[in-house]
Amino acid sequence: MTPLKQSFFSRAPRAVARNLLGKILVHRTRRGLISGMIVETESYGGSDDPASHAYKKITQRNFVMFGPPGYSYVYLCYGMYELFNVSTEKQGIPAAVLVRALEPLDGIELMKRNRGVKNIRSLTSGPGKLTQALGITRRQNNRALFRGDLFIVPGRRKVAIARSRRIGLSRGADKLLRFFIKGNPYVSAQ
DNA sequence: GTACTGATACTCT
DNA sequence: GAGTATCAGTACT
Repeated sequence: MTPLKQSFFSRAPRAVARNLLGKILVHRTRRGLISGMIVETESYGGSDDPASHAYKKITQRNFVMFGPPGYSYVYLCYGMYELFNVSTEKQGIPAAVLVRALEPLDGIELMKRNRGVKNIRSLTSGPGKLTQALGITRRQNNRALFRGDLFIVPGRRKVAIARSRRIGLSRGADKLLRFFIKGNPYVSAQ
């Protein structure tokens, strides 16, 4: 399978968020291949989105959101969890899609080892969990996802998409910018 | 089953 | 210094 091209990400974040559902996130690690199907995403914009890291201006942390599309934006949340995003929109327009949950496919034993849990359901059913399972850290920040060891490939063509408000926000939580595959057991919250 | 809590370190004001 | 795009464990019902 060949990775999605950069042009896939060069659109509005909510379009990318919808279209990422059913695609497969792959990390080629030294210990082996780890992958999962994307089942939950959230869209984040720029100065029109008070919940976005890019709401105010470019900083040392959020600069990837302002850069070209198709790059990984990984940052630390609550002091211990790394969250994985993909930059979207053309260079200069800040936007990103947060990947919130995966359905495990390849490398399940590696995921169990990385996570330190036995229950398969809790391997990748949350944004902090999936980065731990796939071995994604801030070292993978600002990596091109259309070439290299961390990439996304086409998966299922048709999925049943549901939407809701975004999770864990204190501002800008009113809009329906969270997308997930209806009924999938790995979605963090139905 | 749901509800609440503490852990944790980094970022920007 | 305040706030944070979370999670696992514990205590309840």
